[in-house]
Amino acid sequence: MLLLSILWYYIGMAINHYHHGDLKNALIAAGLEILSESGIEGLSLRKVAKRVGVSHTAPYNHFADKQALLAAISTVAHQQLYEILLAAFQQHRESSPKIIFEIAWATLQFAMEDPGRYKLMFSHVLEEEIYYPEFIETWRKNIMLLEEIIQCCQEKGQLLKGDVEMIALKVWSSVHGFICLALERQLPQEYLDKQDLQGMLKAVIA
Amino acid sequence: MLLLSILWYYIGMAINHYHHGDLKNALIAAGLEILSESGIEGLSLRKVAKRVGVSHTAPYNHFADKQALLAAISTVAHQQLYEILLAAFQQHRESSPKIIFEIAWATLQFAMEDPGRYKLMFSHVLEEEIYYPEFIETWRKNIMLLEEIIQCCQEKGQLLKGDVEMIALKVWSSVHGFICLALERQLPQEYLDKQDLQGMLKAVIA
DNA sequence: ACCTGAACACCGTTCAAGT
DNA sequence: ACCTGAACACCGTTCAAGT
Repeated sequence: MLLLSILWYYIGMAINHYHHGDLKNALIAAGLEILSESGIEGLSLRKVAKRVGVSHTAPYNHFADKQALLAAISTVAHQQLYEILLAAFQQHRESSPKIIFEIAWATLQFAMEDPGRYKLMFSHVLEEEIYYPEFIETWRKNIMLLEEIIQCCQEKGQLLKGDVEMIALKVWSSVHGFICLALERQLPQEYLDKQDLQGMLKAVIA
Repeated sequence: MLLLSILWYYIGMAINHYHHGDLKNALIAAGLEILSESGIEGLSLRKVAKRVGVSHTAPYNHFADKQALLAAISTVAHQQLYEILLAAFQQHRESSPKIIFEIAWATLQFAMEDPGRYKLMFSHVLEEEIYYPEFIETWRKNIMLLEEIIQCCQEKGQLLKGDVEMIALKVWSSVHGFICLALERQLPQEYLDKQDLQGMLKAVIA
């Protein structure tokens, strides 16, 4: 019966096109689109399936549940951030006197450009990230890059010496905390009157 | 007919008790309970109503929609944080050599004690906080207290002089960012091996 | 192997009706 | 004024059935 099933599968593939070429990645891409358009609240499994043009139960062939899809979307988003950070680093590592600021600024722009994406990445809708090794791996890649950047800054004398990991934690906490506040529009108006975002970010990571 | 309605109301009040004494606050309290038990995902309007023992449409007499209830719950949570911060400040303002650390530590404990509550307060499920003046007011009270604390630290020489609001922003970003990471368990394991939470917090606000 | 459709238990919200 | 119950459109998830 297994053999028969496989047979049916290939016949299906050959005759009609109801089998999607790469449904898994199509779902992830559609998820990112919806996330960008309607935010994290508007991201439902059924909408994602509908956008791809597939029944609302089809995703369960590729993802155990909604969490698993969110984890996959989040992983891709982390990869996108990695590329942006790397590009910013390569662009400024020689010229800029404040590499860390450039990195922070690039991250802030990445967040503002698509708040839903950023929130998904860090708001941990994922309750048990431990079950998503790819997510963890990509996340760690970003941490490692940050540590590399910090080490570079230390060598250039742009940052104090000291335990790289603790400094990474410190920088990351500040930048992430500030982005959260900016994203949720929780910066008091008086602050906004005084400084623009760029000025505030500078103050935060000073 | 309005008069008749009011008459009915008071007769209803007198005869039976299906009118809740203070449904509005009962809903807020129940919301905080559910939030604490099942997190922000588990907090539904229908569950809150059920816990209070009222029909699932009853909340609409006191709150325009779910957002409005969340705003009210969030406001109460901010008041709770205010009291904790104030208590910590009063306890340590004379004795401690690191007042800011004590405040940050108290906040971290407040967050860990009830992650759902903290997330609701800052994750801005509220899209348009501008429409909830009570929320804004309570939130501002906390900012003002933080600024007062910072000023006190400056006078004691525990903190550098400078624009109080910008320093408040900086401190708050660091602490909030660190709490987010801790809450979402996004601190790399290597970091946790090296330091405990208290040590990391110290490093972050150093 | 991969997809569908019916079904279930849950949501937020509206609205006419009751007291 | 305040509350209820039916109704609607939306969820996530399961499962037997199709190809």
